[in-house]
Amino acid sequence: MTAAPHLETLLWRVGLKHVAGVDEVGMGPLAGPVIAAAVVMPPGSYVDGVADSKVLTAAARERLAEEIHRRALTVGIGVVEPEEIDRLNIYQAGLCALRRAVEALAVVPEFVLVDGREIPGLAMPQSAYPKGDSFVCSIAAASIVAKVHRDGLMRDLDRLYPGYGFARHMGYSTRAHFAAIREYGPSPIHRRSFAPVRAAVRGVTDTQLPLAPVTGLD
DNA sequence: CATGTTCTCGGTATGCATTA
DNA sequence: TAATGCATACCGAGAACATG
Repeated sequence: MTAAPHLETLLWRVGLKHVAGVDEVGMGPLAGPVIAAAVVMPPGSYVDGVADSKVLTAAARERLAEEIHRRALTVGIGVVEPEEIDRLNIYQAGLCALRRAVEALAVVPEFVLVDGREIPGLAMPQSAYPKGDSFVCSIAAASIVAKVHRDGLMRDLDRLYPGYGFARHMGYSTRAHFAAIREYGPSPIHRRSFAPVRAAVRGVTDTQLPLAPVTGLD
């Protein structure tokens, strides 16, 4: 990765001292929270090896997350719980998590670099970059911190709600996960607004899923 | 044999163009 | 005008295969 002219370098060069990179994880799974992280690095500081969390192995992510935490000026975490996801919808929940991560920072950043789309209602200027986690260092760092944080949380939730395999699939849709939902029903951390979870509640198999979204169940 | 890479699969929301 | 299709955006696991 590492884009040639670092965006952060340009911002630091014009005198900004607190530039935050923000990214969220956990949009896709059927269970568990959406987690966002915001990272503010000291001007001029880059962590070697930081890249899009998706292209890193779990071991590399753990190591890098530790180093990012050690070297960052401040790190903020934003959490949106499953019941909020059901209430807001997953798209708004992602934005909400991003906003909370920025608000959780120990300093108010002068500029925010965000993955994907802009965060409505943010107090400071921002730029959004689709696929930003693969070429903006601060966003990549945030993606690593968020991913490691969520994986740890899902392992904890696996102990709280054993049998679903959360520690393995992190709440994502796998055959084993579908089978567990059908067998045990949804747990308190399942997103009941998501189609496969609704289907399990209604007692139908995933081959009988309705073609159109079912409404009026919340 | 352990690790890394690629491909296919799974989830939902938005916005715009097209169609009935 | 309202409904629909499609490309865009985001998230990731798991299997198969390649490599050292």
